[in-house]
Amino acid sequence: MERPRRPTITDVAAEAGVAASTVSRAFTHPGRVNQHTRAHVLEVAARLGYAPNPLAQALESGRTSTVALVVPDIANPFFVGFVKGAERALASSQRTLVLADGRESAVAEEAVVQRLHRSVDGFVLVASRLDDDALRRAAALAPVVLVNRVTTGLPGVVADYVGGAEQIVSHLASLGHRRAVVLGGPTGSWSGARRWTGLQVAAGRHGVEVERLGPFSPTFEAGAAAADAVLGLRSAAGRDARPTAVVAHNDLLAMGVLARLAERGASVPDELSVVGFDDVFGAALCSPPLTTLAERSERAGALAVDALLSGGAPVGPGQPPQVVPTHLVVRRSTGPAPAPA
Amino acid sequence: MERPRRPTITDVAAEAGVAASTVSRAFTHPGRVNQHTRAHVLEVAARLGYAPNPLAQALESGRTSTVALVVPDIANPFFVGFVKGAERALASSQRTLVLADGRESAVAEEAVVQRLHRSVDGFVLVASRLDDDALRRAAALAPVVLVNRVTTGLPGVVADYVGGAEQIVSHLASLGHRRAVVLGGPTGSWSGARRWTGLQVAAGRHGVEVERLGPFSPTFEAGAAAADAVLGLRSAAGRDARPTAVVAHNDLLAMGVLARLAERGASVPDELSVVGFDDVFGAALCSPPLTTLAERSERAGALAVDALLSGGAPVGPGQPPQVVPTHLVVRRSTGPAPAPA
DNA sequence: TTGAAAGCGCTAACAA
DNA sequence: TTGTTAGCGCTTTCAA
Repeated sequence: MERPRRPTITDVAAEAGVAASTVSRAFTHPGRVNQHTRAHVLEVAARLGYAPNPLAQALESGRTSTVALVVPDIANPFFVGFVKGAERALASSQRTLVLADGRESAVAEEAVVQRLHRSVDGFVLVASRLDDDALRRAAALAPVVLVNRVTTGLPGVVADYVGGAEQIVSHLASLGHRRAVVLGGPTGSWSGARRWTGLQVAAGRHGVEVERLGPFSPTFEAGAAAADAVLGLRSAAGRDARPTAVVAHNDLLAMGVLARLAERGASVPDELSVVGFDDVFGAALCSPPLTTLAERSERAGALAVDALLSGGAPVGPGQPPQVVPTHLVVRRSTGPAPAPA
Repeated sequence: MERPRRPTITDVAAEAGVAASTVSRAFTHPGRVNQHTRAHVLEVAARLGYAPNPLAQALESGRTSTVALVVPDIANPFFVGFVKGAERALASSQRTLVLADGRESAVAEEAVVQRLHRSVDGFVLVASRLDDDALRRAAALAPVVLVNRVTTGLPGVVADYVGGAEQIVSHLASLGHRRAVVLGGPTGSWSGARRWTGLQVAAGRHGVEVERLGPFSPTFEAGAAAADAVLGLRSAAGRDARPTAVVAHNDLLAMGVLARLAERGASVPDELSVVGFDDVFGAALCSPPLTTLAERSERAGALAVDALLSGGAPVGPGQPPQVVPTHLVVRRSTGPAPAPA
């Protein structure tokens, strides 16, 4: 509990009989110091328990060796992969992760950027809720790398939702599905828009009809309403016009749908196939286990950090985002389309 | 991208025609400045887009308005509650959360503390892997608050595992279970030890026999081996000596057990009841949904941060940790004990 | 109530 | 190769 004053560079200098600048150099520019002096300085420093004060270093250099990661909701399991990947990438270069929660809100997210921009070397904004103008304002304050969001002029890392949508639709088509319902995510969700257009394109290519319901909140709870909407649609449609597959905006919603369908006695996948996005923890454990599009979120987090730190690389207006592949994990929530009988 | 030099306190002072110290006071000691001067200074500051540099403030004061939270594994869903709660508590007082991953390793965790202690106002160590000596070394570097770990002399916040174990055993006993297997967590896990002793005490009180297997890694994957061990025990035991309930060290392990039991055709809860600890995301979604002891982890995270910040409150050697209540969430993985026939 | 000056701990010219 | 000097941006004595 008793915390004595930490030794400073001056203490070490005095004790070692050299100038403070020499001590500084011994630590940060080993080449520019005599081998002997350096060894002696380090020995004295070790004996005194000295270590450079990162705050003072940061004040001088302007660099903090710290990166802020902002996610819409820390508690959402979908985002933990990004956090993990970013932390790994940072820790491996002795840097520090500041984690902030954007509260699913543009206002909160912008406040976070305002508050932190002097204390960090840059931001990784995951699934940012900010509009293009706000993103530009943020980027004027500190370097920004986007994840699963694109705006011209800012570097980014995105999952390949287009390729992923193709995998989903092709999987469903090969099982004989001809009509699918897409449960849309929140309006304004960039990834939601990408997923939807990807699905439309793929559906066109495979001769599958898709209809979109929603928007739905991307939560387990919203699944009940979504499932009811799907069942309503089915009973309103003629026998042979019934959708046989559901593609949900994300896994949480899909799992909520599964739960509700079970409650209402609709069997999955016999009557209805269900697909999600994200492959979150839990997707393999629900009943039936969920077929879903997996995204390499740890890798995306690490790539974003790398992009931020290698900031030298000029990111012109034309720089395309890095694309991280996705892959479909087929589990038991999808099966052959039921005969129209 | 172009980032012009940010205005400093000197710029504002010059522009406002006052001394730098007056600007400083206008921001940090509103009382000690003439109303008029203050208004004028703030107006100029706003016009110039000035905001105090937190790094410089920190260098001066030694306080960083930053707290580090160290968890054994960021990707483990069990820990996200603590992170969320801590972030909330910090953001509400304009402070910053640094998140670090202890890699389930004492060495890595101590390295993290070494690396960060100059840059933060203190540490919240969740389920720390450090031994008592290492904890004391850490506390000598910076204020430390423990979560779900206790050592004399350090403040802490712990879940009420003793009361929780009582709830679990009483629930099982009331369902007629007389023999239970406890699947132990990693050796050296403080919470594991608490859970086990709590279960033993409660078992004694309720006339339930408990046997411990393990240690098992607290992961889904380890569930297979654990389930096999339980089944082996059952077939070795005489008809009336068979355990009818399993209490797993945590939910991940319990879910792994459920998956393996299903694979091997053992029905839950008809043949065997299964209970977990933590109520992680996914526990409600697995099949059957898991009965588990829920812990208010967000609250624990917030309390730990509060304890750290209210550091004034002297924490003598005798200070007991704050206890956060737990509650049993009964789902469908537990049911009446099968008749011994 | 305000200003001048010193200093937080460190780094980076500039000389020597 | 090393020491001296002057800051980084801010806060805080100490006087006025």
